[in-house]
Amino acid sequence: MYKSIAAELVAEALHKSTEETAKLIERPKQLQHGDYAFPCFALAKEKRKSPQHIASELAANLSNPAFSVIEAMGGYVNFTLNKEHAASQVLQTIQQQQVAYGSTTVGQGEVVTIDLSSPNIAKPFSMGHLRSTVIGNSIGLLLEKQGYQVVRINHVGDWGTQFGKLICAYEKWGDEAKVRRNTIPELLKLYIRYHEEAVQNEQLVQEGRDWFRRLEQGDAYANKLWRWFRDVSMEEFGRVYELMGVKFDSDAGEAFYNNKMDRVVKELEQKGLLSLSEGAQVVQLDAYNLPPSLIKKKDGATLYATRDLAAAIYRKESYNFSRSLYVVGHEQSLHFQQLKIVLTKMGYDWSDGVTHIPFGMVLQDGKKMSTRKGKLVLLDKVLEQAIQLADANISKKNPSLINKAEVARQVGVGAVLFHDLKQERIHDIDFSLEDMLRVEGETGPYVQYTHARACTLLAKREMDLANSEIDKDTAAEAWPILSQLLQFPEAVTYAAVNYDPSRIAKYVIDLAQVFNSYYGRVRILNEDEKLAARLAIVTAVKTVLAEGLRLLGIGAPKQM
RNA sequence: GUCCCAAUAGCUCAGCUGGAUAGAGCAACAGCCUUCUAAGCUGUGGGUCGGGGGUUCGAAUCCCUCUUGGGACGCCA
Repeated sequence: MYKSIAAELVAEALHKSTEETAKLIERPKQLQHGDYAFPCFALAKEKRKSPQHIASELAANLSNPAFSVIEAMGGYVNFTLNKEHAASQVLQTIQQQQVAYGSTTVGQGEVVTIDLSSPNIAKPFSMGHLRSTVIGNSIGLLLEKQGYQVVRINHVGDWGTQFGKLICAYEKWGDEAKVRRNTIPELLKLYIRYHEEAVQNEQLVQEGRDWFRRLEQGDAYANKLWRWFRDVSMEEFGRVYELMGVKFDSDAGEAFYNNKMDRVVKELEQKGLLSLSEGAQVVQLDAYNLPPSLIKKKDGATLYATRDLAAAIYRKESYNFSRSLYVVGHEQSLHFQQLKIVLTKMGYDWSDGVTHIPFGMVLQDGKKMSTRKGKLVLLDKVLEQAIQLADANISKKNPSLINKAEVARQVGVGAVLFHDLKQERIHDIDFSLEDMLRVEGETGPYVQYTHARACTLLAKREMDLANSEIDKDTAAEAWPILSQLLQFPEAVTYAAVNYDPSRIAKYVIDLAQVFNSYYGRVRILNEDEKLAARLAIVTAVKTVLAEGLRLLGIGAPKQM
């Protein structure tokens, strides 16, 4: 908000638009350079004066009660906020708005669907699906904070030739009792064995395909097995989602679209988009310099492109979204590029809103994890360990804590989720259990701990802060905190617009750091005339930390 | 082979879309708990921003090129 005041001042003086100047205004790295800066270098040519000259001229003509100092320094005009004024402003705003601080209404009346998580039935919940789940969930929370209505869709992988393979393997080597007892690991074993043997045995591949065709044609026995595998898997996934606190509005998976694909194929045909290539039905995309999109295999079975087209159309018809997001690994970039173009070729102008939000893969020893080779790390085991570790820490540090189990869950899960969310979405992550379980430094538990500290202070000294005023000295001493609080709305907007939860993760780390530094330096509960001002700051920090964590899908316990 | 993505401290990563002296965390070392939770704080050391060109008043950031790593490229999703 103060940035725009500075932008307006400069714009007026230069007879330029506020948008133009706002783009140039930056936040100086050095504290001595103030809170905002306007660089004058670009104006030098146009004005035929040195940047230094322009800056000092400009600085001399600018003034506003919001800023205590506006001065020229080496080609910049530096703005220093009136700390007392800004501090009381931001504290008041947070006190009034509470968790709504940073909210906007830009998305009012618009629906956004988010395709997230989408694990595969009969396979364990992998680390890759963790990324999709937590990133997608956080993006949903961020968009809700911007006023959008968000529909979270778990596009469960419950269909495809893999089930033909699985049924084939179960028929050959499966043991019903064993599978009943320990479903997912047993099914995984069968799946792995199938792939091991298929390398030697061409016939097995054909049998797998045949089973899938029978499944797709409605064969009763195949469907019974499929339903069984699906139900048990969903139950198991449900436990993981509950641990993580993720909820969906729809779990219409791939099978859901089985009866919705004919229509799409016919439509493609009618619009003259289909052509025959090597026995398969495809949409040629040569004009876009892309490989063709495969709609039907030569044996007539459908493919994921067919299903995703049907799903996209169904979602538009059901939810009338303005945007439809897919939080899926970057290895599927080509597929989503093709999907969007085929929708456009079909004449759907809403395809503009169809957006792939890619993320990096979870690698092991620098390589892709493979289900088929059984090389993968299971999420529930990781969460379990994280929770145990949190529990052990509580027993050591705060043994009298009342709701220990719930706090251990929040902290353990918080560590795992935060580790994933804090780094750039697109970067690959080399799997490291050690890093995920870390609780010191730039971690979820560190932020949670800071929040708990603030809560404890407030519990120890209750006070009515409604009319508390902040004095100049307190504002100056706590300035790094106040300045950071001031930036929360910007961080939220940036994160929402760029689908980038890591921005919020970095923000809460920074806020926690400046607060902890203050905590180590200043005795907050000292009974003096400035106590109310300090408590007002602590309250604001508590509110914003909790809200930041919430936007990441992470809990903020009051004690830990 | 073609296309996409990445490369910053010993390790893991930031760097606010081109600005002032490139910053954190971990690890190492030195300190701080008889008063608000040490899952914390303070300090020290650590850099050819992968290499080379270019654009610009100004480049870790934009463009070209090379190197290295990862991914995708028709019947898996």
